[in-house]
Amino acid sequence: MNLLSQIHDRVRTALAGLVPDVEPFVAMVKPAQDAKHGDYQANCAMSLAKTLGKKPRDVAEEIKKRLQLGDVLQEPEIAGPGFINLRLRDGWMAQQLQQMARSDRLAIDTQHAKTIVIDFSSPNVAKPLHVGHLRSTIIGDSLTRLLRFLGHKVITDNHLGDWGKQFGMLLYGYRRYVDADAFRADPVRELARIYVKVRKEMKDDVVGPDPVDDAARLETAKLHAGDEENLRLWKMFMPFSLEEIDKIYRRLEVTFDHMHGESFYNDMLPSVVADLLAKGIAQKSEGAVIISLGEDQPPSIIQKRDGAFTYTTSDLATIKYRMETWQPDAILYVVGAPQSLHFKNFFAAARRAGYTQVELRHISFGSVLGDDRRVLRTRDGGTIDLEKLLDEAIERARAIVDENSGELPEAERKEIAETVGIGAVKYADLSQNRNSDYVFNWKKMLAMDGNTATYMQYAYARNRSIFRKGSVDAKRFRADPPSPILDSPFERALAVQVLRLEETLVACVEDYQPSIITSYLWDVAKSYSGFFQKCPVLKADTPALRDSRLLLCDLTARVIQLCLGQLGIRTVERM
RNA sequence: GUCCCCGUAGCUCAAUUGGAUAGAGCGUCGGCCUCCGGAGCCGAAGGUUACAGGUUCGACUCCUGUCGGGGAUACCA
Repeated sequence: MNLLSQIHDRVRTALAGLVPDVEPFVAMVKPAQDAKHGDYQANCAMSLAKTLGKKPRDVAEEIKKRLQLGDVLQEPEIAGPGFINLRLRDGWMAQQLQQMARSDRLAIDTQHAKTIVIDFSSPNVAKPLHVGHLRSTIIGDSLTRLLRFLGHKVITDNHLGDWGKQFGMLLYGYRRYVDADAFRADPVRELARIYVKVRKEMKDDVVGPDPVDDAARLETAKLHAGDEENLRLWKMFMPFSLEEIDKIYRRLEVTFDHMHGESFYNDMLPSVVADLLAKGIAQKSEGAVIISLGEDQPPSIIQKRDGAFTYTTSDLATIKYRMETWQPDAILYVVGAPQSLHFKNFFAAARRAGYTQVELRHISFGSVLGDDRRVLRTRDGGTIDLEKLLDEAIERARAIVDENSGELPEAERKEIAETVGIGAVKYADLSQNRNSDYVFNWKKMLAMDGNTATYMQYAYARNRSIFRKGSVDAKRFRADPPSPILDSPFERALAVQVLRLEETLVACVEDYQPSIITSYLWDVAKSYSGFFQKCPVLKADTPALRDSRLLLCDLTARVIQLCLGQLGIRTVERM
């Protein structure tokens, strides 16, 4: 049940005929910022007054008169310059809560189903994963879970960087610098060392010839052309790198339907270029093949003068494959903000190449910065090891579990520590507006108080403990929910939050913004905490009140669990 | 050079896309364990939203300019 859209419907009807296009004004109805302004507020009277040439308060009165309240809304109040404050009827809320309780998906509707490809994580093979890779992985995973829950057909594809120039660098470096013992002991670390070493040899920001750069490019071109020795090394490196990456995915509980890396598309590249040349979409220029994007725009290069293909070529081959294989309505690329120009150009090139029906969208996110506020880079060597981060998170959680819940069995404590530790890391990232850069620090990443996964998990566990303590089977509140009593402001405030679940999830997919869910969770938790403090549940005055409050508890727990689930974070019954 | 992003409490970040008195967490200070789990709760202090103009009923949000930071930019992804 989408509360906001229900109210929008009513306002839409009320506004009909006042202006030709009412939608922008309907959209001005939103949740009230402050509870004393009601549950929702309509802010449209002021701007509507402008277009109608009337006084804002008169317009507000007019809207109020036209508004069909039904059994949903109480009599609106007009305040200030012309705000219309809307308040829900308690009886109606109670009915909606019962409906949520009865539904195994909390009465969340499915949306018109679309087929959506999500391209995320996409690490470069042969470089160690670090915190920067976290963002794409967990944002992409979270969006996948949510879109699927809302009824879409989602295909996840990890577009591994397994074929680019970094591999040429590696081939060049491996021949010169490999430490055979180190490679045997820990191939991935050794490859990472080699990568960083070669990267440092290459000149930075210098115009002119660079022998190392040229050599690496040559190795890449040889690989792409099918050179046997390079291919042999490539095949040798790959499993080590994949295993390393996979280890992290298993710990994060992230899975992919496909892992079609760049190498997967290698054979398609020449024909993609030939095809675009034949259609006149691409041209030869200065020995390279380019797609021109306009006068003052640098073109997209799809084949370099040394014959090697670029990531744009690979991206174009990828979109061709995806369109032919899955016919998606949309393709989402969860990739960092520094690549926004690339995607802008690539999308333009793709449209010129004829992919006009599919929605292409760059789900951009900010960079992870170091203490010096500069972007963390593999090439600088100074990166945070992702595995260490996860280990540390779990260790810290373990220490707190042991301290507070030493009586729980070892196996359970271990599982709690993992759930809490991993949850903390994921939540720390997802709770941030994805567009912002953020400064990495251990403390924040591992935080377990404040607006964190741990706090939510704790609220959930405490909630479940009420049912255990009272020997109450929550199933009863799902099969045959009692009518909730919302007399106390704390009960009512909690109820409003619970009812806002669907509109929150919808807002989240509209912006592909997981932090909308985390800030909602925080609101739910705050309301719950007020309720928990002031409204005794098991010791409620009457049996009816006790049942009502148990229902509110159960719904709250389910909302928390469901929301965390959309973020890829699990709950535990005890912690 | 051109383009993009950013500048909000001591620190790290929000602000439902133009709405009512700019909010949280951490940190600091002060309260709360005969009471359903203290990994908790309540309160206090802390702001000229970088700066200067403009747009309008209303601006952290939109426009112009300045300063500061970051990023991208014909051959790495």
